[in-house]
Formats: sequence, C-alpha cells, structure tokens
Amino acid sequence: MNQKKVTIHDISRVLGIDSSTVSRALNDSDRVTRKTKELILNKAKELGYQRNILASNLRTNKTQTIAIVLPRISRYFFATVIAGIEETAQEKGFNVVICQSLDSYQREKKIIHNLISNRVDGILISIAMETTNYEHLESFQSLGNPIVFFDRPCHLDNCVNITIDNYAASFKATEHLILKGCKHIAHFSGKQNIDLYKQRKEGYLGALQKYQIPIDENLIFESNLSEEDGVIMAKKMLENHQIDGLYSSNDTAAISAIQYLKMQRKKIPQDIAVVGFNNDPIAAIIEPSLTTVNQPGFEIGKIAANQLILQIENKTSQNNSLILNSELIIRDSSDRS
Amino acid sequence: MNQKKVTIHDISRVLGIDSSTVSRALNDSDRVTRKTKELILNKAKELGYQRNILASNLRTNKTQTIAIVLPRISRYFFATVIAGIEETAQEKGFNVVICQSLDSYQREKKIIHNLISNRVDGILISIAMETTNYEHLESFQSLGNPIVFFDRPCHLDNCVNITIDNYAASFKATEHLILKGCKHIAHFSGKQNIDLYKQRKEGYLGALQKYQIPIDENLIFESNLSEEDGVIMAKKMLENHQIDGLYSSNDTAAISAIQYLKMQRKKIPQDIAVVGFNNDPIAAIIEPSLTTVNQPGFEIGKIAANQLILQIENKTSQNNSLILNSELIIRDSSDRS
DNA sequence: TTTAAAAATACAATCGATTGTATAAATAAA
DNA sequence: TTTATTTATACAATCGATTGTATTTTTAAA
Repeated sequence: MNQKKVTIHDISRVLGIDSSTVSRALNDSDRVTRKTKELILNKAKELGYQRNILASNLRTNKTQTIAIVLPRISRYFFATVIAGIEETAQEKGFNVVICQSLDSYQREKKIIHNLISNRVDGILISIAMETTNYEHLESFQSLGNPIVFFDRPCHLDNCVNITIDNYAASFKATEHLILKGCKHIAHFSGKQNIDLYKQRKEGYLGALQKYQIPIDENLIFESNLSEEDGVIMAKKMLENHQIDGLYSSNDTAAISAIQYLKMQRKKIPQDIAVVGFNNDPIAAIIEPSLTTVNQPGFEIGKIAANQLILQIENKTSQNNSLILNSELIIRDSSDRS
Repeated sequence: MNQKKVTIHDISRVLGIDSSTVSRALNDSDRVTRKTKELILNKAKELGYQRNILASNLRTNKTQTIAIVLPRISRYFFATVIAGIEETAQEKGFNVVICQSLDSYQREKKIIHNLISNRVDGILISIAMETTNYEHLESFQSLGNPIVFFDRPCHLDNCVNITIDNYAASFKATEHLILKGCKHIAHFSGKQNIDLYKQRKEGYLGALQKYQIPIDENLIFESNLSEEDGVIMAKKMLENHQIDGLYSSNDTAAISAIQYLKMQRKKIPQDIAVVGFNNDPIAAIIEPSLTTVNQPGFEIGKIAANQLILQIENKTSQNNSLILNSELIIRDSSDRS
C-alpha cells in the first residue's frame, strides 16, 4: 500500500549521476549542463519524483511558509484579510498556514509554540481578545523571526502594525449620528486591552466632546461583542436609559441589537439610529440596512504580507507600521434626515 | 539577531549525556531513568529547547498533520466543518492546515502537490466546483495516504465519503413547498458535475413527481449559486414564468433572489414562497426569515476527521462512508398557511 | 565474591536534500 | 604537445531528531 516515495537518490542510482548533481539539476543550478539537467528532469518526472520539503527545509533552515494567526476565520473581515495575504504570498512563493485562536490566550500560545516547532519563517497575527501577555510572541521574535500585527496592534519594540485609523473612523461614525440629530448616543465597546476597541471608544468620546454632548459612562457597554452580547447590551440600554443613537464597535452586536430593538417595537432609525463597524455582508441585507465602517481587509492583508516577507528576505527590521483609511458607508439604519 | 535554536545536541553537550538519551528522555521513553529524565527536561526548559519538528518528521516519516481542502473558508457551513475537524484533530494530537481552492481546479491541483511535498498524513476535502479530473488526488492516494471526502462526495475506489442525505433533504424541502400550496416551483441548481447538486435536483424532481406536478425544465436554473447568480436567475425566472415557489440549492442565491423579488414588489411568501439550503446565519436575519435546510457541519467535521485519523493510524482502508441526516428549518419565507 | 540478568546509557546509521570542496573532463592558451 | 583554465561532476559533511545495536553500569542471584 504505502509505496515508498521517490528520492533524489533513486534518480541518482538509476542514472548513475551523483545525488548532489541531481539536487542541483532539480534546483536549476548553473553548475549542471543543460543536457544533464534534461536527463534528470525527465527521469524525475518519469519516476514521479516529489521533493521532500521536510528534508529541504531542515537543511536550508527555511520553510518558505508564513502563518496567519487570528481569532476566527469565519468573520468576514478576517476572510478578506486572508484573501489578501494569500495573494501576496503566492506571488512571492510563500506557503500560508491559517490558525484560529478563537480569541483564547491558551490556544494562541499553543499555536505559536507549534509554529516555532514547525519553523515557519514569519507570523501575521491579530491577537486574541484574551491576550495580555506577549511572552509567546517574544520567544518567536527572539529566535530572529519577524511578526507583523494587523487589525489589532501591539506595542512591542521592533514590531510592525498594519491597522486602520480606528479613532478617525469612530469619530466620523459618531459624528454622523450627531449630525443626524442624536443627543443620547450609546456605545458598544470591546475589551479594553485590545487597542482597537480603546481607540474606537476614544473616537466616540472625541466626537461627543467636539459637539459638547455630555459624556455619560452609563451609556458605554463593554463586552465581547458577540451576538448574545448585542442582545444583552441592548436590553440594558433600554431598561435604564433614554437613548436615540447607538454606535457599536462591530456589526455582529449592532445587528443582534437591532433585532432586539425591533422586537421591542423601537423604530430604526426614527427612535434609535444605529451605526456598526466592519461592513459584514449581512449589514447590507438586514432591514433596515446597517450604516457601518468598511475596512480595506484585502489591502490590509496584502500590505501586511508584503511587510512580513520583506523582513524575512532582507532580515531588516525597520518599523514600517502603517495606518490605512476606512470609510463610513451610510445606509438606512441612520437615515433620519 | 537570528540566534541559533537549541537542539538536543546542545543539551547533550551541556549535560554530558548522549543525544540519543536526550531524545528518548524528551519523548518520555522508559529506557531512561526518572532521574536522568528530570535532569534533561529541566535543562531543556532552561535552555528554551523547542523540538525541531522538521527533523523529527523527516526521520519518522510522519507529520502528524492533516490538511483540509475546501472551496472557501468564509462560508458558514465550511467554517462549522472546520471547527469540528479541529476539535477531533486536537484530541488525537494532529495538526491541521487549511487550504482554500476557491473552487478552482488549478488551485486545488497546486494545493495537493504542495501537500504531497509537505508530506501531510491525510487530506479532508470538499472538491472544487471545477474539478472533474481526479488525478491529483489519486497521486496522493497512490503514495499510501488516505483521503476523506466530505460534503461533496467522490467516487474513486477506496474513498470515504461523509455527506448528508441530499436527496432526502431536497425532497422534504420541495414537498414542504408543495404542501404549502405551491404549484409552480422553480429550482436553483449548481454545477451538475458536483454530485451534491445533482442529488438536490433529483430530490426536487422526485417530490414533484410524487405529487404529480408536471416537471418544467424551464423552471430549473443552473449556476454557481453566487450572490450575483441569484439575482440573474430570479430575473430570468420572473421574465418568462408564472411561479409561486422557489427552492434554491443554497442560501446565498436564495437570499439575493429574495432581495430582488422584493424590489420587484413580489410578496414573500404570499406570491412566492422560498426555501434555501445551508442555514447560513443570515437566513435567520433576513426579512422574511428564510426556510432552509440545516446541515450538521460540526458533526460532519468530527466524523470525517475521525475516519481519516483512523485510516492514518491503522492503515486500514475499509470504506466507512456515511450519510448524515439534515433537518428542514421552517421560517417565514414559506409560511403561507 | 563471582556470575548472570536486567537496566541504563552510548554508539552509529538513518531520514532526504543541500552545499563547500575536491576531482575529473573539456577547452583554451602557450 | 603540454600546461593552464574553465566547466562539469563526484565526494562527503551537514541539518536535528530517531532508533537498532552495542556497551557499560547496576542489581539480583548463586
């Protein structure tokens, strides 16, 4: 059943040519004549030779593989980032492995150790919600391997962050609600150890401040922004407060909140105008369609992968952090002129 | 910068113990005393040793890695399958790599060759829409490696298929529309080289037959079932035919069709009742909420991974194909009592 | 105390490809 | 024709871990 794989030594033996020459021929080295190369390449094809990458990687101490570590691949934004990364990686001849942390620190730690053992050349990561300790990442770095952070930035030395302008986007989203006449705007925020959620909250606060709307800490709700959290927060929001606007740090929570609010006979946007974040496909389909912030996921992926591969190949570690623009997509959920 | 990684030989040298003993100690072999083991384990931790899996895999000719190859990770159904696979793999101590074919045959072929080169122990695959030639998979199999097909089955010899009862599910979905009084039921089908779509079409035809509803080939539309396809097919459907029911082979097309139909002032379900397939999260959120078939993705993943690992470990290749049940989830889009 | 048996550890080959160095073959220059 | 130079190929070490066999050490039995 398990017929042995063909190796360069098999080719070497059959042709009576040394395995080193075979290796060089297969790698198209100019130390081998064109004629010998042809001979070897043909025989390789004939025998069904497939290079053993394990052996090659062991010898060269390179894997030509980069890893993506992110909370959950099924989220639309991450899926678009992955697409961008894969495109760039393919261009540059790198393999990609995808790992889900499920926002768990333990899982993330395990994944990183596994990636170290597997000697990937670099890591692209959006850290888990739970992660506050960076030792696992530092140990990867201290082995001389580059990490590029995307979406959720990190403040270690010598690390590249590719993010969007969360403060500005958030400011614009909140300002939009204010200009639509909202006076009591609630905010759904995420865990504050994640920079991104802190920045979005600050953007919200900044906009209120600019328009001299008093800040009410009771209108700010913190959670994991899951579907369930959206309902729970919406419920709390209605129970105790008179509000006419909601800005959520993601679409998931915004959408489940909208559904709950509709069940409670709230009219959207007339009673409560809603803005989300991420531009999930569902945002365009829900009724009313959801005003939200669109992030250039594909572009983020391409840029992040480019940066990483640059570092892998040049061994430079200049800080090329980048902040990309996002755009507010205005739909019905905030349309009350 | 790139400080060298610690190897068993470093530990060996520092402790004056042979590397073979170090290796055995790290693998908890009973050929090493508890005392020596402790010594070695402590030193390993102290030096920050991380086993080089490349070397280990090369020697043992095992990678403890299985690959998932599927069209697109962002689809909800596939995301749930992945979750199931990862759970089982983790239990059994296997690593998982995820690859997207994007329904392209060329990409799938490239992926498989890459997996062969990387010596993965087995593959779980839902083949690409474009794939009609199985040579790439056969070459993986002929190397003695197992493949388990899920979702989209395959009819090579010695291969295990884990699927759902597509015919039965489809029959039930169509029957449901018939019992709701639909007389002219359109069907959105996928590419017929994919078994699953053929079976769904047959289930649809079977139900019509049972209730003696004449079959009209003009009511059957074939496409890739993308969002755009949904609109295109809905348009064609309205232009030329008087219909009162629609059964779509996936939710994506069903949902974009619903949106188009609503724009055309069609009342759903009164004018046209709609049933989809997959139970994407969006199906519960769209208005009207979409009646659809729920597939046990997580379970499919667990079972498929179990089968694969069984084959990897026992080297048996008994055919354990399995057909799982699915359920029709009745929502508003077909609720016209 | 000596010998036999068992336990612990060391030696050395191996997995498959890569690569610096050495040798042989082919070509050019003297 | 002989020597120098270039070109092509062979030799052998190496990457890091594993594993069958050999050797040493320890323990038990005589």
